[in-house]
This record gives sequence, structure tokens and C-alpha cells, in this order.
Amino acid sequence: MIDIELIRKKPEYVKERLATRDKSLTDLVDQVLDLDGRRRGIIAKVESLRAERNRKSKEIGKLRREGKDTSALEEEVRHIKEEIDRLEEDLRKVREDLRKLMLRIPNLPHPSVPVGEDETQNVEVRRWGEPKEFSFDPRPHWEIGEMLGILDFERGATLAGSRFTVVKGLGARLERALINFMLDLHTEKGYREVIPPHLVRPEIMEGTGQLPKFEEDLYRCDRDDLYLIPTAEVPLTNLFRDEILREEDLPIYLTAYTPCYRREAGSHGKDVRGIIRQHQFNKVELVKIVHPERSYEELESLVRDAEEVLRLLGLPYRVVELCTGDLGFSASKTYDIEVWFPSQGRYREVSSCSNCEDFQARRMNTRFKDSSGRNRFVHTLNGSGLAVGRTLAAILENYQREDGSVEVPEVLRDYVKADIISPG
RNA sequence: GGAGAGGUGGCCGAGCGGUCGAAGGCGGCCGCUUGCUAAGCGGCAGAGGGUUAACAGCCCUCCGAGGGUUCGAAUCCCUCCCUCUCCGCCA
Repeated sequence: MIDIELIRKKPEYVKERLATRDKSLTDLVDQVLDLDGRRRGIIAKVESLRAERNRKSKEIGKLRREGKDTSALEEEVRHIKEEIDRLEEDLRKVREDLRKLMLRIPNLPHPSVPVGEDETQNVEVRRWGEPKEFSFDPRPHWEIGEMLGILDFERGATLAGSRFTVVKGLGARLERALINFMLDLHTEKGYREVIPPHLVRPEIMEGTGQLPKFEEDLYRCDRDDLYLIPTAEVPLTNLFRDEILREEDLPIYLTAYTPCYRREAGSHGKDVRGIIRQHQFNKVELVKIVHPERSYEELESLVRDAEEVLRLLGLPYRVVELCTGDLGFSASKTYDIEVWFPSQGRYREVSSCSNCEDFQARRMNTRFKDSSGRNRFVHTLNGSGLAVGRTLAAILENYQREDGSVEVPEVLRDYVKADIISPG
């Protein structure tokens, strides 16, 4: 949620910033202004009536104790109450409308974010590693996975439908190795490991911005009114909702491995082969809860922490800064990390690192008490560190050999307890 | 799932339908006292909102959440959420 006071005080600025995402968003600002004006008008009336009621009710108490007649006053208060009830009904409606509207307005892009309409206008920031030259035609990971008997798409589909895959044998162990490797690396850097619930309440989804706008992308357990998390960002970031932290508690660094569940509504036809786009995939997530004045340096180090995984794995990658039009709903600024896929001859996203500033903190009501004693919203950041399934796919492709076997990256050998994964 | 108990300020814990945003204790902050520490004394401290130049003043709301009764509710009634105890079931 963006600060309504900012909308009130600098509506043109807010419109200008939102327009860099999508020009149609500026209308929403005018709607907010209108509703907010009405809301405050009603509040002023209700409150003065309430003050009057309070005074008169106290008066009644006093007179009664003195044994005097109060029926006339009581009648007055009854009328005031009716008036209050009417106004409160209006207020409830206006507030509800305003809230619904506010929850659907995305975060303002940071001024440093390049303006652009879609992913084609994202800006490459840096590259690391050289894509390997193969002496043969590199196979796509799904072919390698099937040849090695570690990826089973048919049985996955039998069990749960398309975009579900069964990982087997050394493939499963490689995946588990990646998870452990990533968690070990991040916890050494000071991130605290967490195992959160994978099912959360609607208001938790609202806190990080998945709801109300992206309901169709989520799996919901109707009977219990719970949602499956699409990323560990959701439970981790919400961990301190409705809390006032101490300044010295910041920054808080968290990491978690969880499966992620996404309906992938609207992505029909994209990445239908392989494990790039699955309804369920594993991810190790990084979350930071930080002092607002330091969130941008924290974003840079967050990206570095995620990059470190790929460096140690020896996978070529690049870092891309998302343009305004490609930015996610809650983010002010985002870097994507993309790893090289030889079979596709291009880089594919394995991590997305965002600074959400106080956008999520407002929704979750997570604050801290600063040195002058004022309560302020924290800034929240999140980043994949990394998407495990995609990293596995990248390893299969980048480390493949002509005979179909796959070399295990050096840093994973102790975890996997093998140097090579061979067919059979 | 069944039976019972309970949810009050950073923590513990009182609270008669009106004078309660709430006693008291602990913890916190600021003074004073004081070789140091400890103790003692005095004072200050909740959250959100409206008005406003204002983190001043005034006003409104908040005692798990939401409804209701009442002239008036932390106190009475209903629903929900959560916690604890016992029983049942269970990895």
C-alpha cells in the first residue's frame, strides 16, 4: 500500500510515478482523492457528534446520582445516536471502497528505475562467466533428464497433470544437495534459517501483495480458507506483522527453503517443456527487514548474495534491472538474475531481488521505534537465492557431456556423493 | 473432534455498566541523591485517526476480532479467531 498522505499532498508526483508503470493507473489516484475527501468529511461530523454524546451521557450519570430526572437528555442522546449510526454506515462504505482501491494500487517505482514498457526494455547491469562452447549440440535439460532417468514428466502428469514433474534418483539427490548448499551458504552469511507454514491465511497474502489482485494465480484450500504459498517471501515477510520492532533488531535477515505453488494462470503455451515453469517448485528464499534509510544498499548486497550461488556453481549469468513496466506489483526496484541455458542460447530468470520499501510494511503493519521514539514502517526486501528447479535445469544443461552424462559441480560433490550422473 | 478455562498497556496482573486508557508490580527513559555498583526519591512514558504548519493543543477510537443490548460497555449477550488443560484421533 502506498502512503495515502503522499497521495493527498503530492498527487501529481504519485500520478507521474504510477504512469511509468501503466498510464491507466493515474485515474485511481483521482478516485482515492475523492473517497479520501468524503471519508474525512464524514469523520469530522461523526466525531463531533460522538463528543456530544459522551458529554451528555456523563451528564446523565451525574444527574441520576443526584436523583434528578434525565428522560429529556436521554431522548436527545437517542437522536444523536441515530444520526451517528447513519453516518457510520456511510463511513463504513467509503472506508471499504477506499481500502479496496488502495490495495489494488501498485508500489511506486524508485526514481532510479529505467522507464520502459515491458521486459524488452530491461537493462543489463553486469555479466559473469563465459557461456561454454560445446563440441556437440547441447541438449535441452528435459532430454538430458529423461535420458538419465531423473526427470519423469509422464508420471508427473499422471499424478497431478501438466506442469508437475517427478524427480528421481540422483536427480532428487542433486536437488536436495542444491537446497542444502544454498541454505548453508546463506546461513553462513548471517541469514537465519526458517521453516514456515506453507499454507497461510488470506490476510497474510494481502500483506505481501498477492491478494486481492492475483487471486487466480494462487491455489486455495477452500474448506479452511487457506492459500498455498507461491513463495516463501509470503510467510517470511509477514513474520513480524502487527509488531513494533526495536531499532537494534534491524536488520533481520531470513532464509527458507520451501516448495512454491503457482497456478500459472495465463501462461498457457509458455515453457511447456521441461521444468522451467512448474505448478510446484522448490526455492530457497532470502528476506530482509531493514531500516528505511539502508534498504537500497541492502538490495545491492542481497543481489550479491544470490549471485554468489551461481558463481560457486560455475554457472554463467547476468544481472538485469527491471524497467518500470516490468516491475512486480509490490516492488520499487528489482534486479533479476538470469542464468545461461545453452540449449536455448539465452539467459533465463533464476532469481528476482526486490526492494519493496514500506509498501508491504504498511499492509502488514510492521514498524520499528526509531531513536527519537517515533514508530516508522520498516522496509522489506526479498530475493530468490535461488529457484532450485531452474538451477537444476541449468546444471544439467551447462554441465552436460556428449554421451548424455552430467558432471556434478565441484561444490556439490560432497552433498551429492558423486562426481558424475550417468545414464542407467 | 469432545469437555473446560482464558485472552487487558513491553511483561505480569487488578478491574463494581458511568468519575477507566484503565489500579498495582516489574521492566524502560529522564532528573536528583550517591566513591563505584546496588538501593532510594521525584518525574515521564501505549496505538491509530480527525483538525493543524506542528511529533503543540483539542477531539474521536482502541482492553483478541466482529456484531448486539444500553442514554452510557473492558465490564452484559451472540459469532469468530487464538492460547492453555483434560479426553479422543494421529505422523
